[in-house]
Order: sequence, then structure tokens, then C-alpha cells
Amino acid sequence: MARAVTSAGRVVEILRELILDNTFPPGARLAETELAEQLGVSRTPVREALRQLAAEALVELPPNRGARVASWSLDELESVFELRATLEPRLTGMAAARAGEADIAELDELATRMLAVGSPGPDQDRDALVPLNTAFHGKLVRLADAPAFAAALAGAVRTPLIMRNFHAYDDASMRRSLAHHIEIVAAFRAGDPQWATAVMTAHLRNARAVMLRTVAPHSVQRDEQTH
Amino acid sequence: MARAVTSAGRVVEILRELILDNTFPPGARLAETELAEQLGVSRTPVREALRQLAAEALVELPPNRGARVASWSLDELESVFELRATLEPRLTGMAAARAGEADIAELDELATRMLAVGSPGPDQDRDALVPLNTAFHGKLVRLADAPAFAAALAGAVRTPLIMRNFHAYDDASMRRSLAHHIEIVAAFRAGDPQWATAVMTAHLRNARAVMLRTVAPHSVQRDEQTH
DNA sequence: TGCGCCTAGAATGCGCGCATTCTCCGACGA
DNA sequence: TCGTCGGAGAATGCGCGCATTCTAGGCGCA
Repeated sequence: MARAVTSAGRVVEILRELILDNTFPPGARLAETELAEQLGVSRTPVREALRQLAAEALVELPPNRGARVASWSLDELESVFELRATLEPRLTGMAAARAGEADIAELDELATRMLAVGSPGPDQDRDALVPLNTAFHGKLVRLADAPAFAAALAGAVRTPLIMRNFHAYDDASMRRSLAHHIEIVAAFRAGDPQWATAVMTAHLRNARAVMLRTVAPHSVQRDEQTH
Repeated sequence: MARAVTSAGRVVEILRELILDNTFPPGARLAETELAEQLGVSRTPVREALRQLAAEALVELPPNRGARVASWSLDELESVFELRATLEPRLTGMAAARAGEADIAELDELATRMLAVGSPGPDQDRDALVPLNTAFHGKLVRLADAPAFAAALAGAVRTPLIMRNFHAYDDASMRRSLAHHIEIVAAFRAGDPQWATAVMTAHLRNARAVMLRTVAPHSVQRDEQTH
């Protein structure tokens, strides 16, 4: 990602990363003064950054009451998956129709590397999966070349616990997930958008099942402080 | 809509309305100093508002270069319709499954009033359609009770020329559009989500055709100034 | 006449400080 | 003991001003 040239832009990137990393958990207070001090800028760029993040639904910003990291209820998380399950398969189909040889090779490379580092066993490295997975899905989004879809999806993916949590996968689900990437590449190679669409649907349903098992037991709503 | 209590919040609402109203056309410059003066506030809340609107993709905000109203290419507009055509039918189906008697009566009322004020003839009032139409679609969104869908859709609808332009409809398209609302209510009453889904798909395809006829002739990209 | 450099003006980026509002906590009364 | 009231401290809302960057127009030179 291109480094922002303004202070406010940098603060946005830093805060977004910290929120998605769960360094600031849902409900955590984001005090302007404190953040400004820690980041070495004045309150002004921090305020602007918080406004932008509020528009992205990453933080809540009630008037006169300071900013907190947004919380997602189970219903909302399910809704996010439902949204992805609606958008991504269709988007994958569009991508399949447009992918050239070089694109397919790139996806193949990513899927293969994910299979290598993600397969259950002594060499498994779940954290290494995150950037590869992001790259894979990002490539599909770019191939589809549908700006509004990309924007809508970006909003949906901007949710903690999503796209960033491979530790929750049991071995069987993980194997399925890795196989899906490979199969999507096969569908691309076969020039079969419907096949690709179907696999992506399965991919997301699998991810949804993992999420439900992870989140259902404990509550998602939290109200931690960070002092 | 609840009035914002902060200056920055009010500025956001005012600017958003002015942009969607096409008072500030795509490409128009939004100078902080000038806006602050006109709105009777300092530059600080204006800056924050512009940041938020930039996050909503309503304005472009390149560093050190001031804000301009975002432009939408034909491709992007088509993509917006594609997105709506993907989300709204599904969302309508969900709404159909949840609607109670009172909800259906409310939708019926809206659809009937739209038919009354929108039907071609001497009493036609295309501007009166806008709030009714917004209310109808908004009711569907609320009924579906899918927060992520609602957010994604809100982003898509925040585009000039969309949902606000009934003047572009020819008589036949207008009659179809009005009939669709009535038919959706019928599908709800019949408890048939698939029927509702299908009608909504047709509704959006019809709207898309109108848009293409409207926009295709002239370019959408513009670069006006407002001084 | 056309191209490039340079300067004046204006606009943005952001630090700073005061007025207002909120939160927390102790005192008072039921 | 519980609930209400009130004040001190802290945080937010926003106006203001300076440093930096961009833009426009004029001048010199090829």
C-alpha cells in the first residue's frame, strides 16, 4: 500500500491496522489526546483519522463522548458472511471470464504456496497464510474489474475476526479451504465461471461454519479498556 | 434523519445533500475556506466533514490539493447497478420472509401513492416520487435486517443520478417501475420470496436500461467549476 | 512566438488553546 | 445502604494562525 504523505493519512493506516490486529479490541476507547501523544502528532490529524474510520464503520464516534472501536454482534458478523457469500462468488465468476494466462499463473502460485504453508503438519504456518490469502482474494477483486463490488467488499472485509483468523480452522476445514483455492485456479484454467462461482460459494460457507463455531460459544460483544 | 448535534456532523449532512442534489456537480472544487465562510463555521469542522465524505467516496481528497466532488465513469455507474442488482433482489427476498401484516400494509400504501403521483398524465409529479421511492426501498432494507447488506447498499446508492432521477424515465419504463412496486407487495402478501426477488431483479434491470439511455449519449465525466 | 523559470498569492496541513460537555467520585439526605 | 446531587478533572468541539505546498501569471531566453 502506498504510504500516505499526510499525517492524518498515516494515522488512519496505523489505527486501522491496530484495530484489525485486535491490538485495540472492540469497545476499546480511543482517546484523542493519548493517541496524539503516542503517535507524535497533534490532535488535529488524529481527529480527522477518527472521522474517516468512523465513516468506514471501524470506530463509533458519538458526539462529545470520544471514539471507541466498533463492536460486532453475532448477527452482524453473520450478515457480513452473507454479504460476502453474495458478492464474492459472483465476483469470482466475473474474474474467471477475464483472467489471462499470466493472471492464472499468479493465482496458481499463490494457491500453491498457501497449500505448502497451510497444510496441517509440522511446517504449518497459519500466520503466513494471511498475506497470501489477502493477495489471492485481492487478485480476484482486481480481475473482476467492478469498482462498486470492490468497494462494497472492502467494507465487509474490514471486520476483525474475518480474513485474519486462520487459527480457528480445524484440520479438515483448513484442508478444504486450501483445496478450494487450488480448485478455483482449475476452474479458471478450464474457462468455467460457473465452476469458479460454485467453489467460491463453498469456500465462504466453509469459512462461515468455522466462524460460527468460534464465535458462538463466547459473546462477541466486549467492552474492554486499554490502560 | 436525526439532526446532528455537532457542527462537523451538520456540515456532512449539508454537503452530502448538496452533492447528491447536483448543486455541486462532479468535479466541482470544494474549498475549505469558502465552505467555512458560507456555512458560518471555521475550517476545522469543514475539514472533518470532507474527510468523512471522502471515506464515503463522495469526494476526492488528494493531499495538498483540496477536495473535489468525485466523478463516476460509465463503467463505475454500471458497476453500481450490477452491485444493486446483486444485493437488492436477495435483500428483498429476505424482507419477504420477514414481513408482517403491518409491514405489508405500509409497503402497499407507499406503492399505491407512488402509482398515484407517478403515473403518466396531468397529475404526474416526478419529484414527489423520490421520497416515496426512498421510503419503499428503505423499508425493504430495514425488513431484511441484514446490517452488512444495508451498509453496502447505502454506499452504492450514494451516487448521483441514481435513485434521484425519475425525470429520465419514459412513460413505458415509468409504468413498469410503478407496477413493480405493486407486484412486490403482492409477492409479499403471497409469502413468496422468490417472486419478490424476481420482480426486484426486473425492477433494477429496468432502471439500468433507463440509466444507460440517459448517460450513454453524453459523457459522465465533467470538470465544472462553481464560482 | 513559444517554452521554461521564478515569484506572489492563495490554499492546505496541522499545532495550539479556550469554551463546553461529559465522566467520575465524594457528600448529603432519605 | 442506596440513590441523588454537585463539583473537580479531563476530554471533546472548534476557532485561529503559521509553516509548507500548490497554482497562476509574468518575465527572460531561445
